[in-house]
Amino acid sequence: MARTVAPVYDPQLIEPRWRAAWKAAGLFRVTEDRSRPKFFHMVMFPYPSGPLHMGHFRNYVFGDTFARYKLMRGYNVLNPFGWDAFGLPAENAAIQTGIPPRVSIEKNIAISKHELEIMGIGFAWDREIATSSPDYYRWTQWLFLKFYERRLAYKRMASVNWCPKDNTVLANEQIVNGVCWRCGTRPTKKDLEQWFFKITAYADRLLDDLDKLDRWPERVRVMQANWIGRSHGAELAFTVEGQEPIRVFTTRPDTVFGVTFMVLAPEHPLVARITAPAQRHAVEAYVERTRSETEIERLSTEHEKTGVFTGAYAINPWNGERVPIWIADYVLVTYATGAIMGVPGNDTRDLAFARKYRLPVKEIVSRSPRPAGTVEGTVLELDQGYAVNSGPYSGMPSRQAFEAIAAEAEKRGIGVRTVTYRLRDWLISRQRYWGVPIPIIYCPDHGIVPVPETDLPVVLPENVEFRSDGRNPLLFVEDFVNTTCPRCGKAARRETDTMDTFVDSSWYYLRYTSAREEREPFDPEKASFWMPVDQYIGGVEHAILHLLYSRFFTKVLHDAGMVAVDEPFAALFSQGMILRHGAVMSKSKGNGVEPDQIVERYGADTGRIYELFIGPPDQDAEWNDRGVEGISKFLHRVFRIVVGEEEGSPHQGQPVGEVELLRSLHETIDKVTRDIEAFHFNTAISALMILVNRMQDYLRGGGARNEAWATVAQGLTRLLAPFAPHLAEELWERQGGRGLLTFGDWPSVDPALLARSLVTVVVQVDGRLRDRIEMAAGAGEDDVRRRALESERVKRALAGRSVARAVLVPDRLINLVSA
RNA sequence: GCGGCUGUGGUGAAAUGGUAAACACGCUAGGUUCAGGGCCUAGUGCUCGCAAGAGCUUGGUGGUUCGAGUCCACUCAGCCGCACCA
Repeated sequence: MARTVAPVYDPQLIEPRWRAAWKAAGLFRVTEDRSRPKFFHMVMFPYPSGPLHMGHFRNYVFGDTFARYKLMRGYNVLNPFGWDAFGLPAENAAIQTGIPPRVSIEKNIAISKHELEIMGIGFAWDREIATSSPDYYRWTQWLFLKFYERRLAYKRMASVNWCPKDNTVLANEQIVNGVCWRCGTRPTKKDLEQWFFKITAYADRLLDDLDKLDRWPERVRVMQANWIGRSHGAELAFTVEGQEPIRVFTTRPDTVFGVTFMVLAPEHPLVARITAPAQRHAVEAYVERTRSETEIERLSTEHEKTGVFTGAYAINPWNGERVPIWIADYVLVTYATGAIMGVPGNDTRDLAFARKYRLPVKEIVSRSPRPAGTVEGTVLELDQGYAVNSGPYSGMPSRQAFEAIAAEAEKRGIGVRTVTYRLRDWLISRQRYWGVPIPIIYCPDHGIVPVPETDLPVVLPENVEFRSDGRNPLLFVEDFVNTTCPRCGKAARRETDTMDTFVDSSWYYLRYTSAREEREPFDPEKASFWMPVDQYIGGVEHAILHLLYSRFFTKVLHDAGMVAVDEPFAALFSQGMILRHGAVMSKSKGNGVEPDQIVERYGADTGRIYELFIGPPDQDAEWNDRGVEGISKFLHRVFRIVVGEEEGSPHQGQPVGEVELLRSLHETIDKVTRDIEAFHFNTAISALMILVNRMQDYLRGGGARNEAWATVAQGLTRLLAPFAPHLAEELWERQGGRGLLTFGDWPSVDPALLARSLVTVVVQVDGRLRDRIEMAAGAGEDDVRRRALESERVKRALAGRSVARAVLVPDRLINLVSA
């Protein structure tokens, strides 16, 4: 390409040229090169929804900057990308427009890819994946079969949230404010046979291993821990006349003497059997009513507790008391045993229920070993109180009573210590078309039969008719549904549900390690070479779902001997969102800024640096068009100063000589390096601005463009490379640099050049700043103190008092404490 | 209710327990073969003062310390997550 000599910084001219150069050089193309340390770097892959906006780009800019930096540090960087290409939006678009999902997805991918390219975001494109490609989803199906073999995939009847308008199940997270997130319809409950992954079998490990993830944001770990929700307690049995006992779960067995009623979930199997004839009508009506409510509604705090007495009584084996059995919708059949013991004396929910239905309240926990005589409604935690009115356990600290009662229950065979989780099994069936077909066949003789591995992939038929009623088009594809049993060859029916798209994204990082592998989902050797992901970057909206599912997958595959690691992501960074006009940037709100606009007007480098400088990377930031202008000016200034337009014009600041200039460079190298490692991109940019200001001061003070200058200019250029890669390459070439800077070395700090001979020491009197003095570096306390006391300002502040003692921070500060 | 995060100039923000407000935006004044824009210079937390200077200042109240935006306790406000999970 012809060399262009631009008198001014012209991004339009220089940027395409360098992108072509990187492409030719194979930026981020890697192999399992053992001569360099590996670094597996990933940004979360997106759903290809069409044009991206600068809000999306923050993620990619951080990632690209970090990956380029690691490359310059000499790492063998695996930096792949792909597309989470299955999902409902493409299917809905197909229903409305008739454009097949594959067509719209491919178009969107092309658009997004172009935008990434013009922003200079580099990836290992030779490893690009799309979850909707048969090359990929056949292995998603294969993994499903592995889970099935290991009894981690199973089918059962489940009461699910069903959107009657869209004709599909909704995951709990897809119900927003009690209605379907898509169409606003109130979902109903429906009993359906659904496929689940048994994530609960891994609950303990998923929770305990969070401790290993010391390079994850605290908030994400906390959210996952809450989601798993492990509770230690006991299951206790209460006898019912003429029936099997009711088993309840409680985290507070020490409060068992305070039971004044029992509550069963309305769906509890015992309800029908124990209900007294007189209450049957009321109970049945109540059960019917709760069935029409969603779990979300039932669990809402504002929802007033309601319930109905069954007419039956249970006996509390601990004190022989006879207590009424109620049913109430605040007890969930899906959690623990679906039944509770009502202890209004130390539980706010039970207290509210007891007050509403005038049930007795007993004090059984007190702040002191003696009863206070009142129950005020504050719950005392296990290590805050003492058991009272509790028979032989009275007076014990609650924790001790917990242990004693649990032990006694086990001895008497009326209870057992146990652990319960809030986490439930992962419902992966979706009554949707645009997803991975679940590789299962239903045979009239053999029931559920997995598709043999050799028959994979079960290809998703693409010539289908989309129905306006939203029913899964697969149901009507005869060729697909009608098949034969792999065991007996008889006519059989294929599963038409597809998998939740979170299954697709639960293993894509492994696929990246050998993206073109044809015999297995990934090459175990390559996977063990690259795993774990050393740095993962993505939005906090995936704090639970995707990140928890991926951890689960990794553990399962670890147990199956397929991967060495049991945690996929060693370090996680969750970036803040970009807002504009006070709202998250989005196409629907019309407040998006598109990369094309930025690239055309200012160049990609300006857009990149602006997104880095806008604020702390982990916090949300407001987009400001003026701020973009500011960055553009900065880059123009960098260009002029390095390329040689800028000359000195006099100013009043401190003169900057060669020594100061070189020191500034090394201070900047030090600062920028530490800032990138810590993901403090905003301060890294400000450090670069400071260096450029110093360079300007040097020239204005008459400094020559000599060898020292060239060293600093080249140093600046290298430091700029991860942030503004196009400009850096251009400057590098104009300075006579060899090869591509992107593949060059990151500069290192020379501690000798950081040293100062003269330092400014701050003088405080009684902790208040009074003066600053110039001292030789390394001056001792006596010298500094003597010089400080010579200061008129210091004398005035002391006002004749003597100095009782002095605190010296070498080369920085002395504090004179007056008598 | 539980948990997490955040409170600093007009704005975005910076600050290993050691000069609060770096860097930038904005603004003011001036310069520029100066329409505008750009570029350059000086200034810009608040109060008093012509100035020199003095005092005040990191949501609030206390505490630890020679010294606190930073650590501790309590408290207020905002944001986020979970939320009748027994």
